Amino acid sequence: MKKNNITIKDIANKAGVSKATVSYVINNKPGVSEKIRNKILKIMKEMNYIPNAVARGLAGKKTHYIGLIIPDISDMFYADIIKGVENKTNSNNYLLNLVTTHAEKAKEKQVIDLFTGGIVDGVIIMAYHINEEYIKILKERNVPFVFIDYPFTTNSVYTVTVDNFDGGYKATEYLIKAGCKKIAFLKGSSVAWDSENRFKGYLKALNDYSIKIDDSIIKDANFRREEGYTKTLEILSNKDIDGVFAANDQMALGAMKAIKEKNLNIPEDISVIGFDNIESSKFSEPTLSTVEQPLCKMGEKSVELLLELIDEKKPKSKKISLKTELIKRKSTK
Amino acid sequence: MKKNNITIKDIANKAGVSKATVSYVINNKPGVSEKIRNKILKIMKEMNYIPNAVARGLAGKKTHYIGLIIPDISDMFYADIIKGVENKTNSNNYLLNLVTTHAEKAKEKQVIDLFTGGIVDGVIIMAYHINEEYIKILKERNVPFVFIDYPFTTNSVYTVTVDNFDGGYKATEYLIKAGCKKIAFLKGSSVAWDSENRFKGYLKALNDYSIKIDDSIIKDANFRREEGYTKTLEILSNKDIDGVFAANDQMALGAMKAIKEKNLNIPEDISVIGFDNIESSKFSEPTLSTVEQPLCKMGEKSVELLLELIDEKKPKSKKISLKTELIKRKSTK
DNA sequence: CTGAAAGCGCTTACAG
DNA sequence: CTGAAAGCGCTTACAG
Repeated sequence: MKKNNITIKDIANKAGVSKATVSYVINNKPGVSEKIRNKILKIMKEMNYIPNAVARGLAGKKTHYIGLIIPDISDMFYADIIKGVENKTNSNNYLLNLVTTHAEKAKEKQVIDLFTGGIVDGVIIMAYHINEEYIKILKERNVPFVFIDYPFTTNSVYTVTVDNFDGGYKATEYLIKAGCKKIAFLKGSSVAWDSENRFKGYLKALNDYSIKIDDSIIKDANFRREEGYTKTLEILSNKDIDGVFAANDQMALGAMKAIKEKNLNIPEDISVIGFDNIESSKFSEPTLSTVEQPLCKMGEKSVELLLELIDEKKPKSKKISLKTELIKRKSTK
Repeated sequence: MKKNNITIKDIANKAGVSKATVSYVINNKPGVSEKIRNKILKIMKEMNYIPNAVARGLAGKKTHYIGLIIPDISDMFYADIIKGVENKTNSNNYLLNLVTTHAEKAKEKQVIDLFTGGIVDGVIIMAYHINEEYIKILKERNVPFVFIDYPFTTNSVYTVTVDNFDGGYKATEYLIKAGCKKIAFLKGSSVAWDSENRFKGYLKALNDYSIKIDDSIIKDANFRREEGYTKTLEILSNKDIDGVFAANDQMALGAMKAIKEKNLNIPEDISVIGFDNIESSKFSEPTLSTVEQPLCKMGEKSVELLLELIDEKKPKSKKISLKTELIKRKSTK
């Protein structure tokens, strides 16, 4: 592609000044008389001049780009995070570089390498296959980065997460206060840290309210609606329960299906609460009570954190943990 | 931000060759012996060297970035388009620059200026305030661009659109074939070109099947659910109808509410069909028949078109029009 | 208040 | 097969 666009040199020539002076005007720097400044501004406008952002990036060491690495975009979960990132990025005059990995290991590394190669001023990473060893390499690259919702147990990395423990606690406590005494728990999977933290919140709440933990009503349903359904059927055929807390909405929806099939009423006989606040939770019959994650805010906070890093301010803390919000609908008393 | 990253010079020094030779290796160009190539490759790996993409962009005239300008991201409508764009961008080894405008005029121009300033190799634009005059300026900037879903009547611009006329025709024909003879039409708004084209499809279908057009059952409901509801109530109190075609799903949902309130059955008494296939259309009672737009594909096609432009191949046509798909559910016979 | 010059990290003819 | 050099379009000390 041949480009023979107008450059700073053309503007300088036309204005009868040096490139430096034009540059000062572009960047709003002092040291240029009003008269010349206005003249240059006028010429830039007349010639429809747009400074070459790539050249500015090279010369100025700043590209004003922020990279975002995220698994997917069509999932509303990620879409909300992206939205938050995009909001804050834009309002701070940065531009967003978005790339999806579909949680593939090779892709994750590839784009992280790319983004730490000088093309962005900082990177926000939501990835699943980045280990401590790789983190070390990243740090040598001198491009600041922030992780979203990643459970680094070490304190090696800046990260923004959701307080899943607290969310699990709140949901369980809400059920208890509504009168539930035998609350089943549907796990995502034992390796899913978010589900596990919600589970820990559940255990703590039961403990605090002196409710005995019954392992036979705690099942792993792998975050899937189908398994939420079958596992709930299993529980119902053996046990009396009056509440179900599912670690995500999909499983909760499956649980509701099972409960209705057994001709039990929601919430009169059994209360159900989920996690995530997905779109379908608003349309289910009955509508599903759930715990909403602050996704958009998570995106925003990660940009704020990253910007501090880029500006070389020392953030107060390496970890920002955001609270969830309880959404009360018709599936709970 | 100080960066003292490893550069091509460091690699060249370490390998005892010139920068050019390293560059040839990076870019997989011929003219380097296997032995030296391997040596350089090894050193690059050892030093965790990542070529600076900004410098490559400046020197090589190609940034391998594609800019996408879109109103919003949290709306699934746009999210699906973005997804399509992202897919194709990635599979062609380009990177996505995403920026949202919220359909604000100033913002649209601002980001278009930015993207045509050398930072991307091409731009995909979904905007609402760009006129022919501005298009002229864009063209001078030598950065190829493609519009999505924009109704340029002139042939001045490359664009990918949905065949709304055909979609409107298909929906109407489907109702007619299901036995409907008096089909109300709910418009988006008279200035919305997509709604207008669907409306033209509706008119054509009625004509083709010799059904008389009745202006009193054609209403403007501004794409909104609430107005879909009130306008349908209006129609029902004056007229007997046996079908409703709404130019989007929101209005169709409103229409269904009105019909049910009048104690009429869907689809036995009145069939309802919408447009868009939004998430809620799957959960309504009854589920809503609708016309799905090929959003993801639209994103993909726009990238394909843009890539041809970037590679200076002449695309066959300036305009790509994509067909919709009829989704049959329970709101129609 | 203004300009000449070096430099950012690459790529690409060109010469050998 | 390899290297020295110019150049991409800016920014930023530095000198005046």
